[in-house]
Amino acid sequence: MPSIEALRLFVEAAAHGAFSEAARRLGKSQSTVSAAIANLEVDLGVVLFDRSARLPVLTPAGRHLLANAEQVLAAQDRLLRAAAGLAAGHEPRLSLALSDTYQPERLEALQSELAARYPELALECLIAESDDLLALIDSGRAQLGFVERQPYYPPDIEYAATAPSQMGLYVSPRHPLAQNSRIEPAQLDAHRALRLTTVQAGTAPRARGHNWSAPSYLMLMEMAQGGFGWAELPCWLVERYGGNTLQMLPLPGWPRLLTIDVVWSRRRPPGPAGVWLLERMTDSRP
Amino acid sequence: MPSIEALRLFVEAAAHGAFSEAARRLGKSQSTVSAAIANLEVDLGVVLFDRSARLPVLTPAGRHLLANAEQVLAAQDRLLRAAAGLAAGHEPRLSLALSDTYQPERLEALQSELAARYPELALECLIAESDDLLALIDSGRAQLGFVERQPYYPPDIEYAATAPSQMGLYVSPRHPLAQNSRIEPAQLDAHRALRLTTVQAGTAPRARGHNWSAPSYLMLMEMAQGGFGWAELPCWLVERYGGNTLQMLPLPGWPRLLTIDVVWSRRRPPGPAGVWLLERMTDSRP
DNA sequence: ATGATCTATCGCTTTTATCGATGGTATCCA
DNA sequence: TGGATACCATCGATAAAAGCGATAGATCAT
Repeated sequence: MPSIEALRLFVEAAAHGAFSEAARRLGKSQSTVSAAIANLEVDLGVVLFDRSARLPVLTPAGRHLLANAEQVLAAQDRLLRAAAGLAAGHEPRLSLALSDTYQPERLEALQSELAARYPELALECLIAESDDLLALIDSGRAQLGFVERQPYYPPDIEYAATAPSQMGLYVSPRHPLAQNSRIEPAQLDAHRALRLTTVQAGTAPRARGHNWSAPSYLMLMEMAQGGFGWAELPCWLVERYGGNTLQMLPLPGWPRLLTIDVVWSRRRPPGPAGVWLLERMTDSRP
Repeated sequence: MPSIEALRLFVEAAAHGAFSEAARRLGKSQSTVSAAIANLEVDLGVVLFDRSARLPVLTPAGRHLLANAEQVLAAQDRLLRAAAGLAAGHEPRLSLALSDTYQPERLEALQSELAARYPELALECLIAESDDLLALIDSGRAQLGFVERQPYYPPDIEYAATAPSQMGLYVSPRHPLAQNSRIEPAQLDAHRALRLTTVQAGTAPRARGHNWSAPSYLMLMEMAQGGFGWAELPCWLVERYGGNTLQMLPLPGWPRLLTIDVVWSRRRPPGPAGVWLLERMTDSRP
């Protein structure tokens, strides 16, 4: 059962080619290194160094086991760093709940800096809309959420505005509405609407006529591409993934800017990494 | 600096949800486990278990660090297994030198069993022909080689026959020889031959006329596909990678069977894994 | 030859790992 | 409501080992 310290001495000695040098670098006495490596060789049943020369030189077997020892040390370093982060109050994982309305560009720009600042953080992205998303936040399943501004927030949910997202009304070019060069709002009611729904019970979709609905904007967009009706969609989503198969309706007042809120739970506030991300998302908006 | 044993106790306790159970399984006393985990928590600065209930239950931080601890133990297990293998005389790596004449099917069939039998073995495949390959074996760079039978082997090279490989004479369909329904050997001399060459000096290519040559059958095949001459190629290579761009010449006595030898050095004999593979390659031939 | 710089080894001290015993507490069953 | 049975934390005591300094032998450069 080789000890971690013995492995560290082994790696250091192999790296510098001398036991004394390893002892100096690790703040131990030379005899300690000599004895520790001798013990390690007994434990492993393998001669690691050829000591016939003035300086010890790794045997082929030692060279092979050196790679294994370095892996052990690397794993232990990760453990220690993760523990140090947790001890400093860092959350072990940060779960984000994203609405399709949120364009991911700004988040992606921050991810590399987030990874550098919290190297042991596990980042998770969930997709949900409105009520589903708030439920994720409220239950603690996710710590931060990005949604279009809701008409009502539960008392435990805190929110702050972030960069807005542009929304447009889209139909397939084959759709009857696609021909008109100008459309009045009343005309929309004559055609099928494609709306967001949520799996969350309680909030009945305010249906007028028989709308079609889907739980994500991506599915709504595919329905619109199928020509089944008109849908309000994030412009960035259509531009990025819609190809040229959708057409924006020229209604007065459209496309409109939709306020995107970042939301979190007051009872289960996000940890340092979440707060850091939160500040970055709300502070400077382009 | 957490010790390996403490990590093992931690993982075992977390896996079974009880310190006593971990103590029983690892043959330690209950107090040892209790103290070791308490020390570990101090070392890491993180509370791993919530002890308010009857049985200790992992904290979120503990659950996160558990994954790290398991990685450390896994790395240490690999180290110990590798050391045990080396102590048993296993070679740390096995390098094979393969000729293009050798069809890799039989070798591939044995690789999974080899990996199961020697899990810590690093396997390496080199490509070389005739003299180059023998040089790899003789220098110790590779331990086993598979070549067409050579007219002469150096004294330190041992060899044994293995499954033969079928060789054919091929040309591009655009080549003049491709039209004939029967060819006499003398006709070949009238056209350019594509032959193997080696980077090894000393053995001058027995050139008659100005042959073209390349150091691998794969390059020879591509030359033949270009219509630059005729080449003797392994049938399996043409069938597998040649597409339909090559045509076999109908010479009497062709295609012929080429004896494939497995060769190794007498001065640097292969280790147990190499010997095991050697026996499997020579014993039962289909 | 000489000084410098290695490594191996030998006592000695200090640390720590481990054990058994003890006490407190929760769970289950009669 | 007890009693039995688990479980965990804590406390000395002891044995193991980790570490250090000193020393001796070996090698290299000057």
